[in-house]
Amino acid sequence: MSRDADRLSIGDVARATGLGVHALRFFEREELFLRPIPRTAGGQRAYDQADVEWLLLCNRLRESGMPIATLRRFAHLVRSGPGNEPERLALLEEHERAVRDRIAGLTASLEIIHGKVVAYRRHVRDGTAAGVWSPTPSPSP
Amino acid sequence: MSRDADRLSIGDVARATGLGVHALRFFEREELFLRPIPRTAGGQRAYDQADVEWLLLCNRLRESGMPIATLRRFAHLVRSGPGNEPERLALLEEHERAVRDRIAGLTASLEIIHGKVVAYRRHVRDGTAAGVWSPTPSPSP
DNA sequence: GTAGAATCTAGAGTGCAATCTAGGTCAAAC
DNA sequence: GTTTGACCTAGATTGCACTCTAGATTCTAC
Repeated sequence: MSRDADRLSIGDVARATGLGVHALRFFEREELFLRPIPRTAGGQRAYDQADVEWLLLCNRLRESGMPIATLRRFAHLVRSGPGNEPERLALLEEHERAVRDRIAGLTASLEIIHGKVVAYRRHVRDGTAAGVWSPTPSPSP
Repeated sequence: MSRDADRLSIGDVARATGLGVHALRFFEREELFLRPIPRTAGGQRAYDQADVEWLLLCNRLRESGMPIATLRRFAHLVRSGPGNEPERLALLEEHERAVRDRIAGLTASLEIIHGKVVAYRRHVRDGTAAGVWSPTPSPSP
């Protein structure tokens, strides 16, 4: 038997996805893969390219704030085959909404922070104190 | 001595800021306030409006991802009075950069997620399967 | 065939940011 | 004056998502 060239070790997948080997084992325990990861005769995990692609999407979902529990629900839906596409769609739409809300919240905070930055720049440049916090009695950071 | 009408209890501040009373005590232990919060004769915390305003800014900074440790550094700078405005500015500029990066990352993820949503909508509407994950052999979520 | 790197399992530990518990003390309304 | 609700401290616990440990096994290169 020849070593299957499409067979990826856990280290290969770690390099390809940026996840650590510990995280990959953790993902498997948490049932986040789309299939049971097969093993070599010696018991080592044998991934393939589709696993990597799924993990890259998982990275996007995780980075954008999807909790592990939701990711697991999505993985389970995909695992259980065709027929539940409306549920998958609902889950993704919900997440898209969450991400848009998060961006809106960050944008609102950003405006406030940028206002402070502008006030401090002015203060540092020419000594006015509007909008920056002085010690007592009434701080205004 | 008459009860100072400007004196706010921990419960008042909790209501005004959305933070819990536990969180407010935690913030104090972590030295996130701009001053030592004074106490009544009986030992209860007596906040004022400036504390509330500071906490509202803290909320913005925390919501936008600033870690407690950084918030503490900022609070310490403000507490130590005038003279370190360039440092405060640098800290805020750094955070502004971090927030912009976070928004950019989320926006990139959002595009991918939205692409999946569009693919699933099409699939659910008229049965094509491009871009959605089928069970085997090569999933494409 | 053997040295060294990579992998295995089960379970413990980490870091952050709260949040809660227990056992009291204080204060406002009746 | 007493009940009731808010508040106090110190420390334990929670939840999430990893991350690491220990000790054994497997794989690769020489």
